[in-house]
Amino acid sequence: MSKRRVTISDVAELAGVSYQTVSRVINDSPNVSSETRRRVQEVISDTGYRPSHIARSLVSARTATLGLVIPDISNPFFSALARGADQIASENEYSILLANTGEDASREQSLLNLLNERYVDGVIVCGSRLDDTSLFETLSPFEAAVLVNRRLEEEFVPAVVVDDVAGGRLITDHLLQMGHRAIGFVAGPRASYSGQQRLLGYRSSLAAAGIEPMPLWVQHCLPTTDAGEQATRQLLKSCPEITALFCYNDLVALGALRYCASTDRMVPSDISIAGYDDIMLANVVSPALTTCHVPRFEVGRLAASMLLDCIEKRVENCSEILIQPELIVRESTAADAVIDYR
Amino acid sequence: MSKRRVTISDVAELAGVSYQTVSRVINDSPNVSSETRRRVQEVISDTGYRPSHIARSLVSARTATLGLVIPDISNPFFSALARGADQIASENEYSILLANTGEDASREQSLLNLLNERYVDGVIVCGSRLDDTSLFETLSPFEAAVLVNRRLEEEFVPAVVVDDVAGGRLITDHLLQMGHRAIGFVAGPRASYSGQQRLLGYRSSLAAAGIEPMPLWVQHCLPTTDAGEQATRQLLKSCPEITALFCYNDLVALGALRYCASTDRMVPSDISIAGYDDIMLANVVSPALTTCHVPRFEVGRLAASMLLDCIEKRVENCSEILIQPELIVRESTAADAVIDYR
DNA sequence: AGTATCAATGTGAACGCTCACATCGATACT
DNA sequence: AGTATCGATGTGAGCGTTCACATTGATACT
Repeated sequence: MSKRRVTISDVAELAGVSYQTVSRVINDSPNVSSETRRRVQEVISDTGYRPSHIARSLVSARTATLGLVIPDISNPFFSALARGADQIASENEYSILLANTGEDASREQSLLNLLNERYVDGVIVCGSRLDDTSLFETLSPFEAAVLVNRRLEEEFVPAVVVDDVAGGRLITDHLLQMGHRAIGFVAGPRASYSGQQRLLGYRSSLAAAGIEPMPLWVQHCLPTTDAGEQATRQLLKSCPEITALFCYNDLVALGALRYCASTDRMVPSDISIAGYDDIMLANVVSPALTTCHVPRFEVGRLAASMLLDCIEKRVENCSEILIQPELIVRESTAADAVIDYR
Repeated sequence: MSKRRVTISDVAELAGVSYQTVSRVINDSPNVSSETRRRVQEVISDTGYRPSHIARSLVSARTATLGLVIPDISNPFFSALARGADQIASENEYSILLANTGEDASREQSLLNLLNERYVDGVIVCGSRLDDTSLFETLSPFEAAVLVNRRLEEEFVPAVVVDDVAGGRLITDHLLQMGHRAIGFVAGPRASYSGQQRLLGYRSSLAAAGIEPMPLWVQHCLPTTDAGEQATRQLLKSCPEITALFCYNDLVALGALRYCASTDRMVPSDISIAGYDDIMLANVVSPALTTCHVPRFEVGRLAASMLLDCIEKRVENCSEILIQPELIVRESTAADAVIDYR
């Protein structure tokens, strides 16, 4: 479409000043006579000149860009998070470079390296599937980084973390309270830190109730509806004693719901199902899903502001924010149908 | 975290060669002795050197970056589209810079200008809310651009467009066939091209059925569930004769469903409701939504490949792709409850 | 009147690369 | 033996900015 780009020198020449003066006008520094400023601005708007972000980045060593690394933008959890992050970013005149890992650890690593080559000023890494060592190493060349739903044990990296141990307990306690004893866990990706935390919460609640959880009750899968459906099938085939299912997230829970529908199990009367995240779908599906509400938009906002704080050194204490999820009881675990064994 | 970045000259010095040779190794050009190559590569991995994308862009005038301009990434329609675009982009070693307009035309314009300053190699603009002239002008400085669900009448810009006139007819014809005569349209944003097209389809179907649509039957709103709920309230208050509702998209339809539930109207027996897009939610809500299926993931993929074709001049005929949506009939417009007037 | 001060402007270098071209030694050809 | 050819490497310039500093002319102070 376009021919050649207008550069700062072109503008300078047309306005009859040095390029430095033009630069001053652009960055509206003081010490430019109003007459000159007017003239330069006129030339700028006449020519449609736009300063090159690239050249500017090269000298300033700042790109005003944040990397956002997530498993999958089409997952409602992450798209809401992305929206929150983008909001804070653009309020601060930063842009966001998107990186979908597709749940693949090596891809995550190479995307991070790419973001590094692109000199992003910082990265937000959500639900990293890398092991601690690789993650820390891959992160170390960055100016700044914030993790979401992931913690590094050895080294410290600022993070926004949902308290998934608490969340796992919330759900499991609720199911126990409803009278269930054999509770399965459709656990999501094995490498998911959140998943591991929820598993901890699940186990701790069961232990507190004096129940020894069978290893077979835990079934890992990708965090999608289809995978959830498959995993539920396997789980219920191998453990027919199960009367309640705690699902990694709402998408997986939807898969569980589907499987139950396809096998004429009634939810919640034959089996109770709980999800996690409280995406819009959870409140709309039938039966409505009991779930753990996670303020994902807010998580995105927090992660981005934290990152900006680190980058602009506004604050020293880039620490860790722990977010408490909230139990939302809906139809999929309703009381009426359950026999109270206690 | 990091200290100083390693540059190409650092590597050159350590390897005892000129920076040009290092450059050759990086871009694996031929004519480098294997011994030198080995030595340089060793220094590279020792120092953790990464070439600066920025510097490279400055000289090559290519950023390997695409801009993606969308109203709202948290809308499932656009997040799926983004995923599709990202997939194609990263297969071709491009990255995606995200730009959420929040349905605001002036913001859209400034985001496009920003992307221009950032020298993206091309932009995908989805559901632009700018008027034809502004849009064309704002787009003209770009190397390449692809529109999604938007067409420019005067000038030609490559585009991927869902045939929303056909879609609008599909839905409206279906509702007519179900016996409805007073069909409201919850029309989405006034500036939405898709909305206008669906409106055309709606009108044309009504006209073909010999029905003069009341202007009051059309109610605009933002494409969200909350806005859809409000708009439905207004619409049904002012036009109590309405027995069926065609909604701009599934989110709006969900709002309509909510409003009906809150006023004890039964769907579909009291009123039928149809959505658009066929997001996952549509098939899961109760009653399940009749809707128009749009392959949004595929739309994203197509838009990105088209854009890459333009950028890399692989093909001259960057034209327009028209995608046919598909009617999906579900419970929300079920037949049983409707009196057949014909 | 002489100089200190300051606003307005200009100049050279640098940011980290790639491009076009130059150089060099070695092999191969007549 | 003299030169054409070619692979391997080096050199200078430039991409479009900003930074640090230099220069200029005018105003204000003693």
